[in-house]
Amino acid sequence: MKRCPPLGDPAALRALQDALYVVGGKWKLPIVQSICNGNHRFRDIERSIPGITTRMLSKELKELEMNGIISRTVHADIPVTVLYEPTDYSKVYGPIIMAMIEFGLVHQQKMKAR
Amino acid sequence: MKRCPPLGDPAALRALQDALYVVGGKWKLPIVQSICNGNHRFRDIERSIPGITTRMLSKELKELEMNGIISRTVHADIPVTVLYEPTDYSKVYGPIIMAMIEFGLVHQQKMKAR
DNA sequence: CGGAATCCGCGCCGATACTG
DNA sequence: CAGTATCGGCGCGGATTCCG
Repeated sequence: MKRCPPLGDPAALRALQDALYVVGGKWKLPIVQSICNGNHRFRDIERSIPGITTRMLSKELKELEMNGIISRTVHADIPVTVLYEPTDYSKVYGPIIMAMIEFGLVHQQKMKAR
Repeated sequence: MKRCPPLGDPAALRALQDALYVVGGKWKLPIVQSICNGNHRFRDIERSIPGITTRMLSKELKELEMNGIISRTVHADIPVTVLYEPTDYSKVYGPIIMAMIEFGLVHQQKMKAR
């Protein structure tokens, strides 16, 4: 039998599923990317992600905030402005992002070669 | 502004989404785990994953095979036996799995601490 | 500007039955 | 044993409208 990923531990599997939940879905990554790229306002983020609706953006931002990935601060100007920013915590995100990009690129090559 | 994940490149984002697709969903990881843990027959895998249906298992196995993560070999015995095994390629999977487990564990702690 | 509310279609996925 | 076929619910998410 070939070498295989270290998924023996049930706790590891749960951690994995959790990570998948936090990072998964259609819009989470594009949103994080957008914010990290300098878009901090709702409208800016919205316009930077083709196809997303306000409903989805609102919902996903809420989840990302609850998971501590981004922060939301309201400035009581008129009209109100709201700033979304990556938290320090979002850094622990880095390795997984890198690993997934790595995997994705390798996988694209692998698939193209057939 | 805080440090943030390196998601600037659109190609990187696409790779990321691809990876998410290959690894994502409710059953993919449990299935890979089961196979890596020594279950190689359809029934064995099925019984090792509480709640999964034959329909889902069949569908997911097909996708995993198409993506080169596992191999399927038919032995023309009576009755027919089919062996599912992790491929060498599934190794490139390793880092992402580790990174996600790491993230998941950290995240669990982070969430618990509130 | 920054959302919330509502409506609704489509596809994921579960349950069940059947086949080689 | 190793699946396929069919039906159906229900929830994800898109489109649109409205609000402070």
